[in-house]
Amino acid sequence: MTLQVYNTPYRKKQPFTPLSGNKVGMYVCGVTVYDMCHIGHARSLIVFDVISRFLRRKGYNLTYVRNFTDVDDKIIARANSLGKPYNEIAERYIDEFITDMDILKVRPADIEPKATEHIGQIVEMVRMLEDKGLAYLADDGSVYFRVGKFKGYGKLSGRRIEDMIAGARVDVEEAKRDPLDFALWKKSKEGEPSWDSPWSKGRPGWHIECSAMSTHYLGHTLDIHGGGRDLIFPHHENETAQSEGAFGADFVRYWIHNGFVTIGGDKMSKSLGNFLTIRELTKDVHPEVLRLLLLSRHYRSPIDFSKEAVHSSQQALVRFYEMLDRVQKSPVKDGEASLAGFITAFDGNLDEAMFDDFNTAKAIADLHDLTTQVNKVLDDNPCVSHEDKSAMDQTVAEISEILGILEENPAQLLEKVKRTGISETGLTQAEIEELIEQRNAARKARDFSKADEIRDTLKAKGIILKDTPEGTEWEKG
RNA sequence: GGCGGCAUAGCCAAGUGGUAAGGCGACGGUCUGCAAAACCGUUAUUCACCGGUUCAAAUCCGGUUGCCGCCUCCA
Repeated sequence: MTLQVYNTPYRKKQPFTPLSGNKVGMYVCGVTVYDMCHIGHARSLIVFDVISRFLRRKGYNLTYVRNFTDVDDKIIARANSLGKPYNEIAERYIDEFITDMDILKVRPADIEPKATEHIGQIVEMVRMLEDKGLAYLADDGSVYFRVGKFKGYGKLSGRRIEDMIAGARVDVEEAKRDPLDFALWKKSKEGEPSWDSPWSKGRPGWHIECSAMSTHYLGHTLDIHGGGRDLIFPHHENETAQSEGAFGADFVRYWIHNGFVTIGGDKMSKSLGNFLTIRELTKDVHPEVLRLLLLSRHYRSPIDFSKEAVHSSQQALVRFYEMLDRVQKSPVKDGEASLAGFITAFDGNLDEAMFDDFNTAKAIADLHDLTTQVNKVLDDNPCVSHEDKSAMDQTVAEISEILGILEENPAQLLEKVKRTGISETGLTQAEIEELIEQRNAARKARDFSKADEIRDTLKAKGIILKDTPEGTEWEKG
């Protein structure tokens, strides 16, 4: 099977072949650390987490680089408004980011470079651009990239320079020779963080850090460069211009861009104020529910985030874990395998889906199929063979390894998830259990109307009962 | 204004030439004291609309409408 990857500039899937052997260099634009991350960030992080996990699993020798933008206008603005040094803000939100990634089970990248630790490489790159006539020092002390001089500007985003000029929504800074030019090096104002350079005391422009750091760690040509769709223009277009302008080599072989998380159809963003932070959401939503939700749609499609969507993903996750719980609790006995065949078929489907442009949505649908098959077999005969059990263990390990879900102990997770939101019922766990005991006493006495009354009372508060041979179980619906 | 993307059942959603995956919901059934869960069955002759190409189109081409994104910071 060949891995097919949708490549943004070509607008189609292409077979994936790394530049050299099985070595893959992947750079993904990380976050600007000036505030807490929201669900939209989570999606990008999780999508590329899964991509990196899958590539490794399939034997690619991956080097994954994801940066921190730790100096920029927003960080400075934030620092000023709080009266703190900019680096204190950056450090704090890097810590918060790491905590969020732990919560979401997003693995660290191999290299997580910070812009401020690569000023040397950045200055060097700007100097190369200047030498080649692609950059100029303007009257305001800043250095700009000369867009008109770079052939091929617009090839990633599919824009033409003439169209952009006609669009006329490009801001006009006096010092620029052309409205499309963008800053490589920004002269700092009094009191702003700054570094020495041949041009002025200043700091890197927005785009140059990614060019400098990605090529520094991965070479002049990256196999994969990723990020959110919104970065295609101007950020990635500008990165391409800088990198190819400076080094004269193709910058990126495969561009991968993830779709947005929307709320009520609108993009989730800081400026619209319609965002939900990872920290806030995961207070009462299990991280695997969020991972499942975000992976249930193809990574390039938008996902509309809503309470209902979260609820539906939680139900799906519970369904999977209930199936696993059944398998774990089923007595093991010698004999023919009844599940292994379905499990093997699933393994093939999982691979096939992932090889087809990381189609996690398809993979999860296949997992639903497997769940139905397993439940069906166990309904007929609640026993499993050694072979069944080890096949299931291996497959669950594979799913966890690639998708980062189904990593928990089923019984424990079900217990935890089923009780989330209990505070909404106005009852304590002890009160609920007391009512259940009363109901069971009534049932024993065959006073079913009283038993049903208790069950209805609980149901009205959102507690659903389930009578099993091992006793009565309950969950917050 | 320019560029790009999307439109599949009540809802969510996969599917880039071969005759519509999956989930939720709803309804009927098995099971159950009754429920719940699980399982079985039903729920799109049809993929926004109009043309075209083809033996064959949700899938390709042209047009129309609607929604979203980018062009300013953005995952």
